[in-house]
Amino acid sequence: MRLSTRGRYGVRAMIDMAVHYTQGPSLLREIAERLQVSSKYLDHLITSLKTAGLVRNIRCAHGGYILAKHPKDIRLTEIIQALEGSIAPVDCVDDPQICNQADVCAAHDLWVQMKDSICSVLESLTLADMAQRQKEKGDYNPSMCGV
Amino acid sequence: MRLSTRGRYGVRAMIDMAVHYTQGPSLLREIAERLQVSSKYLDHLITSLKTAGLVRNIRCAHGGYILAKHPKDIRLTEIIQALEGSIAPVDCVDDPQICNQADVCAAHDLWVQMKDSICSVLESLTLADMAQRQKEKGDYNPSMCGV
DNA sequence: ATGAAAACTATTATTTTAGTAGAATAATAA
DNA sequence: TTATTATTCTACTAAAATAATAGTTTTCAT
Repeated sequence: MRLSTRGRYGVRAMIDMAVHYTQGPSLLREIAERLQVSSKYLDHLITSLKTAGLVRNIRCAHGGYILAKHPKDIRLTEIIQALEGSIAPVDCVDDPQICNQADVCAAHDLWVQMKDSICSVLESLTLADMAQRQKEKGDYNPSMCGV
Repeated sequence: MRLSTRGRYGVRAMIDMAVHYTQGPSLLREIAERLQVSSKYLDHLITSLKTAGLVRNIRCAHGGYILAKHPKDIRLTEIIQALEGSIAPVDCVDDPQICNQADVCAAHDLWVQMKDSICSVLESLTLADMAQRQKEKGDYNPSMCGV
């Protein structure tokens, strides 16, 4: 049940963009620098976020990335979904037809419960909440973050 | 956030043993057969379950495996933990010291919330609950299960 | 026009996952 | 006691996913 670096870096990047939302777009390079992450790798992740309509870009000299919507209108569910594909721990949750025993399988119910519990957390939080939390916590220095 | 086959097969095996609890030990081969899973692979998983003290074995002709405790005394948390190592989506949840910014990181709080929500589901369920669910659902034919 | 940035495409090393194979060991029952 | 049948242990491996890197192409504000 681990989140891959896609999910981790991606969420951190989105929080970073939410924190800097009022200051206009950030260069990919700047975001990667603040996160202490390879900008070439973040390039891939931000493409997924763009495809999902969560970030906008300005593609030219002095361009960069900015959230496509106000932080309060972006829920964590959308972010994780864009990056990891699905929140379900097992495929049969999203698509019960792949297993013709799903309706008589006790384990299936458990997988559904697990997904629902995670979803309810992610659905209850917006990027605005995350940005505020981050600001309350004060001087976060991401360049010293090891994860 | 996918559960690997370790978690999936292992939980299904434990439910299977809970359903057959009153009938005494089952052969590894029988469990694997009912789950439609490689018995050689299940061998590895059941070793983890044994190490965690969740199953007992009888090692001889007509031996087999049986739950080490009554199904009502085994929570799903223990099973997933034995099989997957940890329930935390990110390492810094279980061990905040690996990241010296964990206490000022908004993402960290999110990872904690995610873990807690899954844990509360798994902690609220016992194998007895799962076995009963399975019995209520009726004639489950695991040999037709594709997941 | 041009320069700085995003965007795209391809490749790769590493790690994890999911399994297989076979020999060693244990305990019961004949 | 010995044969039988099962678990247990150790080693190996193929395939997939992960986590990047590299280089080229496209875009557009200035």
